[in-house]
Order: sequence, then structure tokens, then C-alpha cells
Amino acid sequence: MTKNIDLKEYWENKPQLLPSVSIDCVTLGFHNNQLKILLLKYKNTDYYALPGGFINLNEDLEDAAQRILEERTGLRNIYLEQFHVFGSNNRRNDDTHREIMAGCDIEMKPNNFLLNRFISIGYYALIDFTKATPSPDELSDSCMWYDLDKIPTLMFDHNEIFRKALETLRTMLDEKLIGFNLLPETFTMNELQNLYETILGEKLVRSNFQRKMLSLGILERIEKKMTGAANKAPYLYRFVGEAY
Amino acid sequence: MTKNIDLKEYWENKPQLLPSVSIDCVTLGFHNNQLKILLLKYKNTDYYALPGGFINLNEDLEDAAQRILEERTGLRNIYLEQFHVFGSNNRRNDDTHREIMAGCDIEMKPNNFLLNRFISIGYYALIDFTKATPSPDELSDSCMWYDLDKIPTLMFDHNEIFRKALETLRTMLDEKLIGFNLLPETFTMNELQNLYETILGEKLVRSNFQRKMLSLGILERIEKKMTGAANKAPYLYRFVGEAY
DNA sequence: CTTCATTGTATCAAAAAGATACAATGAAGC
DNA sequence: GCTTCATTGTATCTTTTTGATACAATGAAG
Repeated sequence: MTKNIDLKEYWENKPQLLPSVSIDCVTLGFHNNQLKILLLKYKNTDYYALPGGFINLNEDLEDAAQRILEERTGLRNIYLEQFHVFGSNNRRNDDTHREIMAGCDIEMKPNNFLLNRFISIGYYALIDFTKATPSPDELSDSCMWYDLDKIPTLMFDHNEIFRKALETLRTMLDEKLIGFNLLPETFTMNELQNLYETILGEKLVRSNFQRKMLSLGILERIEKKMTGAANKAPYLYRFVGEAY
Repeated sequence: MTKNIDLKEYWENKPQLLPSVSIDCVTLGFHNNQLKILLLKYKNTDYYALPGGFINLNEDLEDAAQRILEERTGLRNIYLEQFHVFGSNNRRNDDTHREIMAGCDIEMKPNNFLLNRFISIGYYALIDFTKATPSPDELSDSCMWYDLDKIPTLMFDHNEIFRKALETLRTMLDEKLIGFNLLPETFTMNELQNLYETILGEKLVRSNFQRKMLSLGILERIEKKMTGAANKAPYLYRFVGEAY
């Protein structure tokens, strides 16, 4: 396979990348009243991982994160936020790298770029689920959304990275109006509340939630949404804040 | 000077360090009701900088930050918190590096470690001013405390790093009980309030502040402190929380 | 036309935060 | 010793925010 020969060439020698630094993205979307996370599965292995990548030698860190996620989602200008750097010395595992590469028929030379130590900069990305088109990279055969309560065991410290992202998201939820990035252009109050409840992991009182959201002055009320259900139709809202 | 010969050797070739990654510390102390920041001044230059350094090849990121600050303050087990990674491609400036090295009679070869690109991981450190003994490194001739409103122009993006640290500190002030790390073992309510006011950059109402702090249940009241002033003597308090 | 689940809003109570007042105190001034 | 004074600890009242509950309006099914 010529494709594999190219891959081999590519992964065995990556001189154009910034050494020691990687990026991992906790990529969240919201669908069917459920928070979802985007995960990769490496070819011919049982290894799952966060979408991630490296920084080109003359590329801004922020641009690298955008580029990496654009490759996985097809989206530009994603809402991204750094939340932590994972830098313990023993977070790497050479054997895992070798197995992953072996799954793609690539043998790693001892001086392979990937066998060096990396610290990983964690970003969380909040994405409009309806607009993303997940696509795997050259090493993985799937790039899919997973429910937060069905996340498989991930490579290296990626489960820990996810946990920390969610923790940060929770404490920042009010601070940054984060939630609206996860919803489509228009949404009902119920959808918004479900999103908040999922992130916070707790039930909220409907009437009080509605009062609070409306008091923020960042929601514009659009027309009603006729759901066809046997009850009062909810209004649609649109986010009109500037607070990004 | 043999010292310079050693230095030269050391700085010209640092193969034992993790490439591309540096650490910069916004190190804060509180003294005379003023927040202070620890800054270095490089020898024979006008360059001021945050204390910083690099990560040894097999050293945890966290340990590196502790080590770097221990070298500047003599303190162990410092309260340190990551707050942001600074990774724009143009934050470096080779000429600045050369001038700093020239100030120490060191000529940089074109392949010098320092002339590579670095991303910098920002930590803020909260220190008991009375316990620290600032000491400069081999490249600097002073390591001193500066009032926050008298910070000179700093090297590279270090002013920006400071600004971001302070911003993070403000939003996290209630979240993490940060302030108590900056005070000595015992302190008066007034000192605590002054600290909060300095960090937040705004005046607080004394009686309400006292009520709030006491209601947290993390302060133990010790004996009175006879100040010698012509007024009622304040109580001393001690922090007794576990919330770190 | 009744039923029913859901939605938007009002209302009352509890808690938190803001503003002000005041007695207690420790030393200085006389 | 007595008064004065700035500061401290606490109380009180008001305002705002949050939590809990109630209720009328609505859109479709039966």
C-alpha cells in the first residue's frame, strides 16, 4: 500500500513539529438532551483516545488546536478553551505507541518522534453537534460521539484529562456563558435547562432556571415552536450576548 | 573567570532539558498591606523578567515549577497553580536572549538551546512574604519584590503573563481560599481584608467582609493583638480549613 | 368539550449581600 | 483619673438573590 508507505514516512520522522508538546481536546456536543464527547479509536486496537495532535514549528498554539479540531469536525472557529497542562513524566507509554502504530503496519524506530516525552495541553471544545461531521485521522478507523456516561477506557491519562475538563466546565459555567456554544441557533428553554443539568450533574428547578436565564438579558425570544405534542408550545430563544 | 566558563558550558548546551517548554512564575507576596511580585533583573541589562526555568527530562512538570521557585525563594511546598499556557509563535526574541547572555559574557552559538521556540506554562505562586528569601539566579543580579503598581516593563510577554495571572486570581479568589497562602500564620481581619481588596482592586465594606469571612467557618480566633495604637485591639486569626 | 402534560409567570419564604448604626476598647492627651 | 479618638466587633435594617410552590394558559388527544 503506497498509503502506508507515506504514513510510515510521515510518522517516523516529524521534524517540522514542535518537540515535547501535544494538544488533546475534550470535544463536547449536545444531542437528544445528552452531552456527547468525540473520541477516536485506533485501527486494529482497543485503544480509544481524545482527538489530539502536535504543533507545527511556526504555528501559534491556539491555531494548532483549531486546526486539529477542524480536521476532526470540519468546523472552523470553534469555541476552544485551555484548561490544564498534563505534564507528569510517566504519562507516556512507549508500548502503547508501538501497538497503535503496529495496528497501522508501521514499525517505530527507536528514535521515533512519538517515543519522546510529551506534555499535553488540554483544551475543551464546545461544538454545535448538528454542524460537526466527525472524521477519523490516518491512524484511527472511527471518530464518533459517545455519551458521557459511556466513555470507554482511554489511552494514557485521557480519562483524567476528560475529568478535569468537565470539572473546569462546571466551575466556569456561569462565568463564561459556555453553554450556548453547544446549542444550535435557536433552542427552547427546556433544552437549555437540560444542557445545564447535564453539565452540572444535578436537577434544577424549572421555574427558577427560566427566571435566571431571562434575567441575564442575553436571550431573545423568537416565535413559538409547535412540537405537535399535546401540550403548550414552548418559545424558541436565540442567544444575543456579546460576552465571548 | 572560571565561573563564567562553567556558565558558558551550561547555557550553551542543555541536553538534559525538555525541549520547547518553559515555566514562568507569577510569584506574589503580601507585605505592609501591599501585594508584591518577585522579579529578576538580568545582569548588565535593563531586562526584567518573571522567575522561570525549564523542565528536566524526567521531571514532572509540577516538580519543575516547585524546584524553580525553591531556587528563587528558599521555600518548599509552595502553593502553585497553573493558569495558562502562552504559546504564540512570536513571543520569543532572539536578540533579547543574546543581549541577556552578552550581559553575562556568554556568546550564544546559533544552535543554542535558548534560540529554539518555547511555549511557556504560567504558574502563579502565593507565598508567605515573611518566610521567603529571594535570591537571583546565575544570569541576574537581583531578585526583588515589586509593588504591583510599579512593575517595570518585562521581557517578552511577561507583562501579559502577569496580567492573566491576576485576572485568574480574581475569578478564583472565592473558589479556592487562595488568600490565606499569602498571609503569615496569624493575621488580623484588617490584614485579610486589605489583601482581598488589593487582589480584587476594589474597596469592601468592613463589617460585611468580617461577617462573610467568619461565616466560612475556616478561621480560628486567637488572642488579641496589642498594637499599641490608640484604639481597640483587633483579634488575631488563624486559618484552620482543610480545603486545599 | 374534557383531559392532560407542559409552559410561562406570579407569589411567598429563606438566604445572602449591602448599608448603617452603635457599643466596646486601648491608648493618648490633658 | 477623665475625656477623646480611631478602630473593632456586632447588631439591625434593607435590598437582592435564591429556593419552593402555586396557578392560569395552551395545544393537541380522546
